Amino acid sequence: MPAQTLALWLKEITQSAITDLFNLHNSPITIAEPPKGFSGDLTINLFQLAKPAQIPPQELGEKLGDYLIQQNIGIDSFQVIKGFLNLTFSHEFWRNWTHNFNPNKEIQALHANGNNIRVLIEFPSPNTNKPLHLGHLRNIFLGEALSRMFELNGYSVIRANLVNDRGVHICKSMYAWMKLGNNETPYSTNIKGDHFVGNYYVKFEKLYQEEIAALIEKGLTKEQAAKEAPCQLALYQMLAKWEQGDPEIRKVWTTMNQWVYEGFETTFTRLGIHFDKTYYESNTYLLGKELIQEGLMNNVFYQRPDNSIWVDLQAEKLEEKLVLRSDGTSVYITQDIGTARLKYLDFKMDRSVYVIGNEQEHQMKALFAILNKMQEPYAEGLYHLSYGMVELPTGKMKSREGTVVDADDLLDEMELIAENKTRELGKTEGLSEPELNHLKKIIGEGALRYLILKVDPRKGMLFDPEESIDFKGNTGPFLQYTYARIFSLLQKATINAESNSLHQEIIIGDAERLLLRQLAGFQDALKVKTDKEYDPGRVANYAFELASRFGRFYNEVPVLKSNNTSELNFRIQLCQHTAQILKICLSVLGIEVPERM
RNA sequence: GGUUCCGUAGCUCAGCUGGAUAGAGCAACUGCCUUCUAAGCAGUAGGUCGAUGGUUCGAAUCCAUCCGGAAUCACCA
Repeated sequence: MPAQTLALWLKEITQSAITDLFNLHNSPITIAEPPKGFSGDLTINLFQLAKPAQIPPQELGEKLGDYLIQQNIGIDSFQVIKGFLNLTFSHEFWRNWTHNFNPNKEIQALHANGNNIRVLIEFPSPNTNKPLHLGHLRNIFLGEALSRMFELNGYSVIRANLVNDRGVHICKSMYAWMKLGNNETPYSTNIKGDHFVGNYYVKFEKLYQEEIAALIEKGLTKEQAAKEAPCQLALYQMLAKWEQGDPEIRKVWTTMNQWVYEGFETTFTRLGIHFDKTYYESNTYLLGKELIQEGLMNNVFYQRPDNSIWVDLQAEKLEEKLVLRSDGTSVYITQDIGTARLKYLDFKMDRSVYVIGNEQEHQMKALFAILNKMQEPYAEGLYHLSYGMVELPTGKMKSREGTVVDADDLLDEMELIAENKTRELGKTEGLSEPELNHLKKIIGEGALRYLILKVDPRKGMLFDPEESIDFKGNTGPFLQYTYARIFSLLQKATINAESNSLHQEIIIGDAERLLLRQLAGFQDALKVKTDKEYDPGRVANYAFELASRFGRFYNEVPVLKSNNTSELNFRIQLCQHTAQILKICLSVLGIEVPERM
């Protein structure tokens, strides 16, 4: 059998059969696995063929079935039911298939897809005023999984982080620290840098609210108070000083951002992610301004009497949009334009993916439209991977109200739960301290990654911190556990591959067939379909189905008990394939696999 | 108000380029560890796929309208 997926192979054969039988070309052929309760390994939909062939489905199915059997390609028997042709492969076919199946070759085939196309993936692009939270974790997990999917498909991936390191929000932390900090540092207080700075951000908000309350007390309206609060006024002075390059302010800015980066780095390292490049908006906004001038000369933008610069996106069904303020300072999109160009100068990427929450969908559309208008060479490859917000049972996470789930805390908690669970189940015996630490890390993190990645990125998702995360059922740990069981089994197996005898007959049962069909779908599940949504959830679903089917097989078929060498080898190979594929799928999701748990 | 996205079991979610009897997991109930790791397996129960029309051999899936929810529409970041 050629090195392609089973379904594709059958599709080609079916096409030539139809051409032979009915002289029809380019027929719509749908190959699928029959639903539960129906016979056959693969099924061909006859309705869509019946019309062009002008033959009733039943008759067409009989003819096609007969033809396929005569081809001697391993189809044993067929059945025509309700407009479907169900084909069953012979025991020998599956045995040979298993013998020849090689996950490494499948990966090679996948790898040929990308042809070294360069794709730059931007994530998670945090602000430097507060630590990472659950929302960032969704972003990071998605970005990393996507990167790995692309890599598996032979793309050349550039991971880029874009740090929002300037602006009012940063000044808030700075102001609070300068006023209330007493020269404390993360080192003197032993607080992780990003948390340390985040605390001052919260302190600013508190101070601000107090000042507003005081002013309202004095008779100001809420709006007036919000504008005239002393800390608010000071904030804008500080921002102006920053823009002017005031040495003192710049020094505080550099110092505090550095603390944050150290904190971020700790979390990134813990999550095993690295970036090929980190961009800072404080560096890119200047290029953005230049590009606005460039676009103004090329009539991409236009200037209003007050000197502000705009772009008309009405032809793109968007609105007129400001790209540079009347005072000449940049807005958010100015920086984005600069960053986009900079990425291209640095990496000449063919595709550029932005992993950003759906709250910025409109912004992204506008940005892409502008870059198109500017005729940027990479404009066609722009893609916004928009993901839904993570909500708590109490509603949206709000940093000001302290209702965020902190990333570091959550990871700690997951590890703790994993450790307790492991002890409870008595699986710690013989594990050294470092081994246990590693195990709890990969299980805890695996549970969280899987929980988040299995849902469609577009959808908002609910996270209930009270309800401790499941470790059974459709979860990361279940997949890890499946791998560990296979690993353990394979260690006990004495491989008789040397004396591999293909001459002995073997019988392949239902549990094995189900597993085989799922294995055969590997390439399709891992293939990046560029015209579709990028969704690591597909990989998660595939892997879960594989593990489920293995579960049944494992329970029903005593692998090592077989005294028929051919059968034993066949079963061991099934186990090997399953383990290897599980490992690959999980690694795409960023989940490590344990050898025992 | 305009635009976009979402409404599937009590809960969390798959399925959506139209195809057979709409699937998992959790929670509930029943079995299975003298047998390769029970973080497992098998089974029971649970549904007007938000509503109504339309397209057709066939609709959870496509189209229209409505209902419900979310996001967004700043010289904020």
